[in-house]
Amino acid sequence: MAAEVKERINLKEINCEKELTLAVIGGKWKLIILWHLGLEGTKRFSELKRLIPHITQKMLTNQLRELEEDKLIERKVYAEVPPRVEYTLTDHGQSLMPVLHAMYNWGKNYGENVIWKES
Amino acid sequence: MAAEVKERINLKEINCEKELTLAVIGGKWKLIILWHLGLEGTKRFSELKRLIPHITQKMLTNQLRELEEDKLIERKVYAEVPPRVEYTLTDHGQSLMPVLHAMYNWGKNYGENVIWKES
DNA sequence: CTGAATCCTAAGGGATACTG
DNA sequence: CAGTATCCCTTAGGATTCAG
Repeated sequence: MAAEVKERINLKEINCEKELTLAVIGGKWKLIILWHLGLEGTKRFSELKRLIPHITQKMLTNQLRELEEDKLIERKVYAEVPPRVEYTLTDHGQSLMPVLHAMYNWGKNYGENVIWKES
Repeated sequence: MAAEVKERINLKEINCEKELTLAVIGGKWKLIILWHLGLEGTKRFSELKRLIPHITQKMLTNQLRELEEDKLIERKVYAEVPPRVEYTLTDHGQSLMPVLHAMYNWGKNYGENVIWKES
């Protein structure tokens, strides 16, 4: 997606830096993936699959690929049988964690005070 | 969307607070709208339209409605002719600004160091 | 000026089956 | 184990027209 992101910027579909951020974390499952890798460290494919029960293999692969293209995670393949593949946050991915925490905290407060509040 | 957000939580489509945050700011034009209202204060419909050249009237209306349902902005209609409608951030909307700034700063750095960097 | 109502398309995402 | 490959469907979002 990184290449696509660049293209989307050129196409003026992404106009400011906030939207750039949104573009790389905006996928349906990216936040949870980044969250697990950020808080618990390196994970392999099957571990992520287990940690995120509702995700399909296709989408897990898809989201991991995009995160990799965007340089937020690194993919490491071990030449073993059966195959082992591990995913780790890059430094860029790590630098996203404070943003995710900010989103977490805001969402928590918003949920308590708006969503679950009787009007 | 607020009602819908609640529904989506019940449907387990939103599982954590980060995703809740993403859900309310995730629309195509919401970040820019919130940004303008946050930095420049109250705006009327036509002003926002002018500030966001590429948005269509339909989408501007649509995104404003959703932000309003989610209690991030307030809509004030003046009984005049021609009509005047003003939009302002609520306290909840204001409380999002630090998050948006975090996204802005991360995106700026990411853009400089990843997107526009020759590999 | 601030909308609402239609129509339409592209893309994101789900289900399922197959593979080295 | 860690993926592809297909098929399908919903929905976000764009273009356009009409209206109070």
